[in-house]
Amino acid sequence: MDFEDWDLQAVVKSCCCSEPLLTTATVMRDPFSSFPISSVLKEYCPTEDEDLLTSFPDLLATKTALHELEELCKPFFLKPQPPPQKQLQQEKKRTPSSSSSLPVAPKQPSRSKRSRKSQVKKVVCHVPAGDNSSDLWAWRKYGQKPIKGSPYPRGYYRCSSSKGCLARKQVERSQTDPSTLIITYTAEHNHPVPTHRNSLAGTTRNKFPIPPSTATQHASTNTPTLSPTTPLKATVLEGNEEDMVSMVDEDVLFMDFKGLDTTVSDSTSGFFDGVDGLPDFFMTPSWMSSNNAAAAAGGR
DNA sequence: CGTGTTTGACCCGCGC
DNA sequence: GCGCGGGTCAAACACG
Repeated sequence: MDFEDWDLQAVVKSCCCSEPLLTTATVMRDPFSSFPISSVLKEYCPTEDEDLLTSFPDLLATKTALHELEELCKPFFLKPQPPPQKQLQQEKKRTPSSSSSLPVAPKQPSRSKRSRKSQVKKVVCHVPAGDNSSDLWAWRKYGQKPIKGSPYPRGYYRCSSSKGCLARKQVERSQTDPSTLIITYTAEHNHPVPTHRNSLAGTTRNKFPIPPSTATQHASTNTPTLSPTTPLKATVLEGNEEDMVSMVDEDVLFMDFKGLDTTVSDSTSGFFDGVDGLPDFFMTPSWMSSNNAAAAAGGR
């Protein structure tokens, strides 16, 4: 079924490729039974695949590794219909009654994920900071927090394609390797990949102008630099965390695409730059920024 | 006007 | 029980 492949592609794409313009054929292909990751990489990175693939012969040579990755992803991305269970659970959590013991607050509590904080399945990707990657979804940043022990803040994004979508991702710079970004995907999208963006407004707010050389590249998508979105392809996406939980042994699916960064030298634009608002605080330790320093000091 | 980012405040899980 | 720290909310503001 076609809806089984969207997420892996999204993840793979967001983790290793730039400005991908998927073809319907690619989309409709079964990622686990009929497509080799190498081919996907080629399609996703039409202009870089050569270098990318040649730079990482292991990716091609080590077919078993790819299969392992696929196997790891398989259970995670198999997405049956999302049972209303979780939604009900969340709705329930959002109701005042659920927090009767809590003092009355102006805000309606909606900490739906916390109750299962430790149980939430995640996919962790290591990607090069300069990667011009982009993924299929429109992400909206809803928060940023300085992380204790890390000089770099963590950005929080949620899918903006659909109001009810629970998909989220966290982006932070690796402490050990500042040139690498650690992206953690949480939950899943409960809607098809958007074929277009509702609006371009607010999508170009980038403190770092796009160099002409890359501007054209961005022009190929509707997402200049910020939200990692791409236009896209029509895929059916359905799934839920519960099923993932039941099918995945590990709590975290770890994907490391650091090596792929050798194919990308231009780090002045792209998904991780704009999207994560990164150029600024992700490239510069929070303690070097008065703003972040204050935030770190002021705390949460 | 719609959508995005920024950012301070708030909530809650977890360790002590 | 308490405090810390991570995650989220939402108002304010920016941009096309």
